[in-house]
Amino acid sequence: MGRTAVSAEDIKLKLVEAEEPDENDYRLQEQVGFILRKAHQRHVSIFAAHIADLTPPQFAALAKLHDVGETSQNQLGSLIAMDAATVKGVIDRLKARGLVELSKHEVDKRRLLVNLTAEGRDAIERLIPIARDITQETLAPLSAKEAAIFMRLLAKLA
Amino acid sequence: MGRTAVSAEDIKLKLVEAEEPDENDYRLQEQVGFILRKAHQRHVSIFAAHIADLTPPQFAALAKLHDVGETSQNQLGSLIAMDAATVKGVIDRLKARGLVELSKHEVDKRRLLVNLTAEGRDAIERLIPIARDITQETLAPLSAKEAAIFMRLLAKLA
DNA sequence: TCAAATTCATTCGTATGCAAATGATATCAA
DNA sequence: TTGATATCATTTGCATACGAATGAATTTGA
Repeated sequence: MGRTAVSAEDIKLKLVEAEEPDENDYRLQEQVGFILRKAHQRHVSIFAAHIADLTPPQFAALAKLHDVGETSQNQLGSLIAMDAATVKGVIDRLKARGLVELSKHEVDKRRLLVNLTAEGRDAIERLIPIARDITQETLAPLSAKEAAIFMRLLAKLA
Repeated sequence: MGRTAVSAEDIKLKLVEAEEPDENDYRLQEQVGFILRKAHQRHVSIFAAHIADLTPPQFAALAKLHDVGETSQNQLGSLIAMDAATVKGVIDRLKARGLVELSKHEVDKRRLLVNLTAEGRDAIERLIPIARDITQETLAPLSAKEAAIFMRLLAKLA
């Protein structure tokens, strides 16, 4: 045989060593779920640095109430992607701080109506400009063009 | 004056009505943080549909231990982006289920070493192929080309 | 019409996720 | 060497997040 015979096995080993996609090789750090979780963590951290006295879900509730006006608790939850149990906790805490007020629906007695208080309205109007900064800072690692593409694809994914 | 005089004010109003970017208009649904949260929620839901008996953080801990072998609890946490308090809870639950085992570091008595048990190793090796499916399904709304672009930009953001 | 199905809200249990405080151990620097 | 720092782990408290169970009220459909 010729010198340094190379078998198919050898070639396969070579490829593996060269970091070919390998069935036995699972890279956690490259999985979309893992990176999505980290990106979300980073955003929450940026949010907290700008708005210390409100969480992103609390802000979302106030912003949506400001947008649509009085709604039921469950309806609000579906608007901001929170299940009933979660939205209840968020609204309870906003109520305890006087930012929203609750009332019973006159016709449908199952429903609990939520509305901004004057204080809640002042707060959200004051915070919205800061929220714009938070969005900017979150997207800062991307160019304007990249950010536009990213937002389009992220929306398709969500 | 000519008929139908148009003032600058009128034009500004027109633009606002035509949905120009308006300073007084904040669209929660278009903010990166809000969509990031929803995309993450969707991924967790897909994960749960495929792997019912493990959460994504628990899976991440097992996958990373499988990758790097025995490490300290804090080190593991930094590898999978979890703070000390969070990783402790995750490891406690994995230990309670017999998937990891803990031991003291012989030299540095502060450290708590974590390692897979045989059962934990079996579990993670069995689950990794399923995790690939989860990644696929999460990215399914995107074409292959879009997914590649998205992953690149998401990584820059995280 | 009225029983079945649905909707709204609440509660419970479990699991992240993080800030802050604490204690034990290790390292650094004067 | 030792006093100041830093690191590792734990604990507490608070805030999402969601499945499942429950009860009240409403809507639907046979």
